[in-house]
Amino acid sequence: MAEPKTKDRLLQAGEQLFAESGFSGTSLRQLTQLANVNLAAVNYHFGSKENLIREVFRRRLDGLYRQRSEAFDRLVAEHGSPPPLRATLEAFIHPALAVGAKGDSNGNSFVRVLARAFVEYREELRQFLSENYGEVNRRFFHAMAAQLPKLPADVLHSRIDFLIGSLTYAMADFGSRTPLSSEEHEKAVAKQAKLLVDYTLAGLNAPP
Amino acid sequence: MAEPKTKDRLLQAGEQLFAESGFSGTSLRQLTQLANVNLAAVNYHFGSKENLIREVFRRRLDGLYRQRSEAFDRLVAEHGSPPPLRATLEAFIHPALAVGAKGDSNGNSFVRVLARAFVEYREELRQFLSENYGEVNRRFFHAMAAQLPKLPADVLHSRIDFLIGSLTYAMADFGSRTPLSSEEHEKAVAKQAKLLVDYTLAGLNAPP
DNA sequence: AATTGTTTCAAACATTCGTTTGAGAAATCG
DNA sequence: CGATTTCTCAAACGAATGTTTGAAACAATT
Repeated sequence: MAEPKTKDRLLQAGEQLFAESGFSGTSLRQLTQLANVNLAAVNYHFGSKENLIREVFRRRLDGLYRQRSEAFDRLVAEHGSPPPLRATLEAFIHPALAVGAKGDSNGNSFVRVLARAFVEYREELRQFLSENYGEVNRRFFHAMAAQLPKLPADVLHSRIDFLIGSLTYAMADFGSRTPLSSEEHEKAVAKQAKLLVDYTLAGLNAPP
Repeated sequence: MAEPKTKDRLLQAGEQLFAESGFSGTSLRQLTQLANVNLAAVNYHFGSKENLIREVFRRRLDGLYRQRSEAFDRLVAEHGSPPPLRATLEAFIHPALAVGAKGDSNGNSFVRVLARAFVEYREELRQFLSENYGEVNRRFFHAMAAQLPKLPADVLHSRIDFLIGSLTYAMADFGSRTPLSSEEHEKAVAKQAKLLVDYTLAGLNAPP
């Protein structure tokens, strides 16, 4: 039966409204009205509002982490393990900034949803992220640690937190811009990624 | 008649619950129960929930920006204008991480409230921040720009955004730790501030 | 002590929330 | 085609939301 259109409409409306008003700030009545769908459709297709939120995440994060993982594999194949630090940062940062660029229109509001989620810090969400994408993150972390052998582990940890923070903020800022054409967007992503990579590379290499 | 106790109880309970569950995720019944105060007290003392939220911000941000401003003035008096970049970063970062340290107990949950507010990105809040504290921010920006004459303005702008992001993230993370004694807290703040200053200083000085 | 003004309190207000229901329409399949 | 599953819809559910009310308790002033 393929994917019924209603389910995707709900996910897309969810992305948009969660980005604008937050999770508890968005009502299912707003959401279903924007999606042009009956109110009961949320509970029919997803079981609950909570599950809808989770699916909004899964849909995008699966793609993001697949891209990160594939980019990392390519680096190892090309440069050996661990790959150079700059390339590793690029493989981590670029897919994140590009996540909203795809085909669909308002995909880039997802980055603001993600930024929200980081701050909301719900334990259940942390667990979901750790279970599903923790392994990929761990590979990046070890590759960076191996290229920074003189850096104490706790300092590296803090600096990666700083990276996450600036990346999240850059994503949110990026997602709130007026949408561009596909080519323009790709260029803007590449430019922003380079800015953040330069900055982060210097920060990671700073004397401790 | 001085400050009635009820008003402060509400502000404190607001900080704590807004940090944990967000603004729309916190109900006035939870809040007044935690404050040991009648439900109607919120509307009596603040007029509305929205006004209570605004007051929670004002109470802390006034202090934060006063500290930033005074620290900056001290730098100019000591080093002349513009002050050295490292000292300028310290004057910007340290008060933010320390904002919760003062006398009262759960003050450090405000840093999480602030992190939330940055993400929520409500236009009304942006305007409030810009009107009340924009001038201080501008002084810091110009001091940094003067110390980085070779850096293009748009690159500097991006890098300051990265700083805001990592600072926000560090604040949120910091605020979620279990509270420490006053001395321990001060030490932890100083340590975290040094980590972020080192990192940011290197990032700002990176080749563009 | 009497009279103000200020603050608290329990109760109720009208809305809105997420979710459930049961009947009906649409689509799928033998 | 008929039979069966899948989906939509309007309506209603109980619970929770922010806010208002009017009387009681308290404080301050004359």
